[in-house]
This record gives sequence, C-alpha cells and structure tokens, in this order.
Amino acid sequence: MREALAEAAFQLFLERGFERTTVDDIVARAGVGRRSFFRYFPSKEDAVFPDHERCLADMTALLERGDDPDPVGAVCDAARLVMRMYAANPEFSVQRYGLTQEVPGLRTYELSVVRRYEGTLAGYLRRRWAKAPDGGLRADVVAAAVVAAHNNALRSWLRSGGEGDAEAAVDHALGLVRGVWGEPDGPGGGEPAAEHVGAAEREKAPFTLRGGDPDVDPEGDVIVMVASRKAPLWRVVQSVEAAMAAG
Amino acid sequence: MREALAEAAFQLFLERGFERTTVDDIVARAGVGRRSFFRYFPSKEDAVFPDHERCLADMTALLERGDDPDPVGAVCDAARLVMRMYAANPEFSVQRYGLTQEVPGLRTYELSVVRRYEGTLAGYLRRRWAKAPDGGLRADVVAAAVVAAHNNALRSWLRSGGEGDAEAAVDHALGLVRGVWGEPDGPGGGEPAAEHVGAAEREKAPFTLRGGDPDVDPEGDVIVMVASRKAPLWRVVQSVEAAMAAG
DNA sequence: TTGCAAGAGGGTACTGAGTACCATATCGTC
DNA sequence: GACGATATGGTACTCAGTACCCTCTTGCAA
Repeated sequence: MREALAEAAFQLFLERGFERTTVDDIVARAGVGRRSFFRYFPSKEDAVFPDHERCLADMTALLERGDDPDPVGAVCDAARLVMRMYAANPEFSVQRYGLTQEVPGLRTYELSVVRRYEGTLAGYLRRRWAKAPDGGLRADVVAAAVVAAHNNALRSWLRSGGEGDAEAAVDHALGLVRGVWGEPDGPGGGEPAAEHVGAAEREKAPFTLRGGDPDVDPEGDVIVMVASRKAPLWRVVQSVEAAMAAG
Repeated sequence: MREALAEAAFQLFLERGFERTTVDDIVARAGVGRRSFFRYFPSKEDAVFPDHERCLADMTALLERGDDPDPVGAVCDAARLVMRMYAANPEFSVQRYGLTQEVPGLRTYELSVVRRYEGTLAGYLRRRWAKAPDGGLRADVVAAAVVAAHNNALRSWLRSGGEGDAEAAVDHALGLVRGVWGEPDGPGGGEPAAEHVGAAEREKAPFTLRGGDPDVDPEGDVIVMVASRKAPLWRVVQSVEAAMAAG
C-alpha cells in the first residue's frame, strides 16, 4: 500500500507537477482514504523519497560494524551505499532529479535528507577520532567533503541521464577526498610522520635519506617529497599518487 | 516596520515557542495587519533569520571584487563574514541558536540558508578553477569543507553562550582547511611542484637536493618532506606548518 | 459460538500558513 | 484639487497536516 501510494504520487507529480498535485489527488488515484496517506508518509515530500529511511539505516548498520581500520575509507564506503541506491533505479532517479530541480520545496527536503547522511558520517568519525586533536572539527570537515564529492559525482551522473558508470565516477570523486584526508590502509599508520618531517630550506646541502624506523616502516615504504613552498598541497598529493601508481 | 515585526516575532517565539506562535499573534503584537507580515517575510521562518539575505549579498559582493590571488583564501574570508554577522549580536545569536535546535522546521530552514552560502562559495571557486582538472569537483568539496569548518567553530561558540573569541575559533578551523586545500599566498604559486615530486623508495640511496628552478622558486623556499607512506596526509600538513612556524 | 481486544483503514472537522484579490490610505507631483 | 504610485489593511480561499472518532477485520479466549 505504501508502494501504491508512492507510485500514484510520483506519476501525478510528473504529470501535473508537485505543487499542482494535492494529497487528495494522490489518494483518489490510489483509491484509498486521505488519512492513510499520512499514515505512511509524514509529509507530501516524503512520498518522493520513499527509500531514504532504509538507506540511512543501512548506512548506520555498515558503520556500526566498524571493521575498517581507516575511518575515512569506511565513510567513503558508506557514501557509496547511497550512490548504489540511486543507481539501482536509474530512470526513477533521473526523473526524480528533474522534479527536485524544479521544486524548491523538494530541494529543501532533499537537503535535510542529505544532512542526515552527513550527520551519520560525522558522528562516526567523531567517535573514531574522539581522542585526536581537533577530532570533532576534522570529523565535520571530512564528512562534509565526502558528501560533497559524492553529490558532485551523483549529480553529474543524473544530469547525464543515468548513462555511464556511476560507481566509477563516485570512486574518482571520493579518491580526491581520500587522498587528502584518508590514512593509507593497514594498522599502525596513525602515529609517525611528525618526526620524519622537517623544513630543509635552511640547510641548502645534500642530505641523506633516512631509512625509517622498522617498527613503523617495515617495508621501507618511505616517500620523499620535494616541493616548492608555493605549490598547493592538493597538487602535491596528486603528484604523489601518480608517482606511486607509476612506480 | 520589518524590524518591528521581526522583534515581535522573536519575542513571541522565545515566550511560547515557534510552533505555538501563529502569524496572527505576531501581527497582533506588532499592531499591523496580517497581510503586512507576508509582505516583509515570505514565510514565518524568515522572521527568525532577518539578516541572512543582506549577508549573502555582502558575500557575493566580496567575492565579486576578486582581488585575492588565492581562491581558497578568498572563500575563507567570505566565510568569516558570516561569523562576524553572528558575533555582532551575541545574545540574539545564542538565543536563536537555542530556538533552531528545538524546532525541526527552523533547522531545515537554516540548512537551506547555509546551502545558499555554500553554493555562492562553490560558484566562485568553480569560476576560478574553470580550467583546472576536476575544477568543479574541487570547488564543491572545498566549499563544503569551508562551510563545515566555519559551522563547527560557530556552533561551539554558540554553545558556549557567546563567550570567547569567535573570530579566533573560526580562524583556527579554517586554518585546517586552508592548510590542506589552500595555495600559499603570493602569485606564481600555481604551476610547479609536479616535477619536484617523486617517490624515492626504490632508490634507497643518498640523494641530492635540487635547488629548484629560479623562475619558480626565487628564494630557494623548498620544502623537503620525508614521510612514511602510512602517515595520514593531514598530519604531514600539520607537521610542515609547525616546522615552518618554528624555523 | 459469543465476547473482546487490537490494529488497519476511513471519514469529518479543525488549525494555521500562505495566496489572491480588492479596498484604502498616504504622499508627492502637476 | 486631481492623480498616479506606493504602502497597508481586510476578506476569502486553498491545502497540508492533525485530532478525534468510526468501521471493519483478525485473532484469541471463554
């Protein structure tokens, strides 16, 4: 019955538009009483996004498992969950996207949904980074960045009419965030680096590469970066990634 | 008159709560006709945020000037504008924060306002990075990160009851974003770095520090970083900043 | 079988936000 | 004083959302 209502509502929204469709129209087409509509959907807007509650629960469950050593990676995986929900029904998702673009009320509603996802991700990160300095701040920033990257890829996929590989687009977008904020996988990667880092511009002399502490760096996986101070950090990151992929 | 309406509305919201206050109550206290309320505020929620339209216009104007060589810096300055608006009336801002925390409708409304700020910042960045690879994606991500950092600092300031230096808190929060995504100030900092970067873990031998191209690096300001591959990037950034501040 | 408790659906009436339309000042200008 | 423009008040309407009560079925117990 919930499904019948959602379908009747969506059809009418596509035919006459969201605002020109009253709840009475919907229940008339679905052949049920007006009261029943509000039993299944708290508001008219909810009928447009019938599957987000479930997806949000899935996301929470995924993060509850908490078996990912890298919190940023876990959060990216959680974001992929949302994309898969959209990709499961490309046609419906694209049509709905058109609706939300036209109707301000739906945009606001979708915004509040997105914010619940973001809040879930931020809450998870805040727990994982409870002891880190600026943990709460970083949690908020990373959650926002992940959501923004996800939505950027999702929107361009939706604008393309649902063509192409949505998953790959999201992976690429999340890669940008992950490259900057994520920790490379494997445990024990949380502590070091501070002692290995220094500004050498005052020495102006040849310098020897330290091998790294075996406790910390058993494989000798040390990265040496030489960068201009004027270079933007994100570009350094891209270059490092490229160098690692090529080597 | 607009001010009188906003004040009457806010008083009533504090006394009886937002939902228990009707528009008729507001216009009765303000001594004007009901019709006039909707002339000045499109919705009841707008009366709670009477100054955001103006702030949004200020932000747009600030970004239009476009005299900042670093786009991320410009966007951070724009975000500071919002904080200053809140800090201009600490008591009002704190009381309003209490209201928005209690009333779901106000939270979603505030969300839509925040999104307009974010959209303004993202639009600016998108124009600045129109030619860069993944410019649109990065614009969205950085705008979201800046807004999240700003809001994190703003919220903790509001929760503290408006005590302490709000500006400093926002500066610190934005510093985190700026350190990761921003370009160091001064022109000419956009191009290099790619050629200076390499992964040296396979050489396992002493290596000499290149002085850097004078065109690009006239002062010899070269930073050499040696980091474990397992170290999270943000921590490297913090260390670099610390090293530069100390040196 | 009857009695009954519970839950799903339906119907009616109400509140209140927001809109449309029209009436009425008030003010400056010719 | 006539007149157009702008600001305000008033009335009536639509429609989302809620409160309350009714009906019907289902299932269980005496």
